[in-house]
Amino acid sequence: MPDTKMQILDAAECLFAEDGIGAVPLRRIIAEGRVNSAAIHYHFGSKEELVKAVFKRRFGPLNAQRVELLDQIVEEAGDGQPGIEDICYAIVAPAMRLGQGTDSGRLFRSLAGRLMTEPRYMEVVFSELFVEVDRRFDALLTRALPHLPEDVRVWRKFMATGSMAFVLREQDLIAKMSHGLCDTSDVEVTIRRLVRFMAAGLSAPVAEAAEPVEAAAPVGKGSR
Amino acid sequence: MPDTKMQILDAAECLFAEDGIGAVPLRRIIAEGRVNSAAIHYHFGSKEELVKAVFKRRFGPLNAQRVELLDQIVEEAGDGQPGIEDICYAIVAPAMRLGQGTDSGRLFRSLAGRLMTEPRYMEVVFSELFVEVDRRFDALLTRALPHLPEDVRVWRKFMATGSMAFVLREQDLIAKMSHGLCDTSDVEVTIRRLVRFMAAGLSAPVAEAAEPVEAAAPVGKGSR
DNA sequence: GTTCAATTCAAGCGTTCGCTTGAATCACTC
DNA sequence: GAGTGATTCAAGCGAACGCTTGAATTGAAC
Repeated sequence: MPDTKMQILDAAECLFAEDGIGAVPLRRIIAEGRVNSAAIHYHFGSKEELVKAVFKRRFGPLNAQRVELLDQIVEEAGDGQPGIEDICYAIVAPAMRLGQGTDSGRLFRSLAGRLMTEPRYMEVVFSELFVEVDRRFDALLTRALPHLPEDVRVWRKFMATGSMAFVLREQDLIAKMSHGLCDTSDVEVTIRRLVRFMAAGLSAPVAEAAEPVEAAAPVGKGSR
Repeated sequence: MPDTKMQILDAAECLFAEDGIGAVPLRRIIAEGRVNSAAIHYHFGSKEELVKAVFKRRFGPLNAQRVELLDQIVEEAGDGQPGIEDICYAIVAPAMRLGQGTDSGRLFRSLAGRLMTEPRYMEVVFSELFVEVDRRFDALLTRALPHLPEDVRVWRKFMATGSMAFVLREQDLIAKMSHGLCDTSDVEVTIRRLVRFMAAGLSAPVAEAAEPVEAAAPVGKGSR
């Protein structure tokens, strides 16, 4: 029965999302998944490989869906430019909708956000799972924002990624710290909010060294 | 000699920033700081309390500086509104400039970003160290963006926080994954980039349920 | 019904974890 | 310089860690 592997992956995914990868010992996965310690090492080899497997199982289909959406956007735009919000939407929506409504989905969204802020694992799976999405995302952004210097565009991509990762991961914290004001249960509204924010940040006017940027040193004492 | 405490804090800060809090055993702090295991428990009581002490040592002065800058902005604006970029600047700049140029500073910026994505510790120190900054930040935003519904404003605050946390923490990842294109060593430029992004996201036009938002469902297949 | 590879099991290996202990050492007062 | 509280020391406790082992169990092929 090959569902021992799935039991392990499900249990690991759930626990990793809740408490963080480093904070979950194999013994908890063993208890949660009702499997034997040896089964984990038999199927995955080590905890490290298990972690990668957890990410790959979800990010494979997720990123395939993103690529599909991005291609669809290009097609629908015809000769015109896809809008920045549409581009962001293709990146954000599949992730936010993962396992929508289910508990495991909510947990994995949190895990997804976690990956983006775990350089150790991000670098490992990036080339395998994210390179294609990033390539298309970057190409569409370049066409949509041709006036942006390359480094500014890449910087902003990272910043947008950061805000998305935060929203994906910290839904519980957001609900709690806003005292319920921010309703994290309405996925579609959250997507719209996030897309709006990211698109505005990405397409902000460029103000480089030439003109005296208002934010350069607006107040006195400053740094050093 | 009270610098045993400082040796412990320095070592812990450095290691936490590099590898994450959960991944650093006390024994590494002991080795790095050349202190005895008992000294840590004598001065701090437990690893948990040590972690809080590490954060408090830096976020106390940092957030005091932010409050000072925010007050200064209000004063300089006189009867007018402080600009959103100025407000963001007061939040971003002190954090980005922490220990500018020094290695320990670079490490702590990474640790600072880490705190914002560690709900477990964030909740513990928030009420003590962040409440005042958040109160003023929120008040200024409310005045600067009076058309924003409260929940939208709070949502965007979280998103802006996420992008800031990402940039603070993942400087190494950003430099590496952009193949050197993003120069993370120029702090002032990074501040300007981040402020521009956050301010644009915060002040994006509101498009609520009334009008058919372009990003609502721009492409076919969609969610479930 | 026997065979055999794939899988699961109970048990425990060696290591490292956070933390404690009781004796030494330090800084200081009188 | 004896006395005293604060601090540091070497040593090690019990528990939990990731992982391994060799025997038992399963399931498909013949």
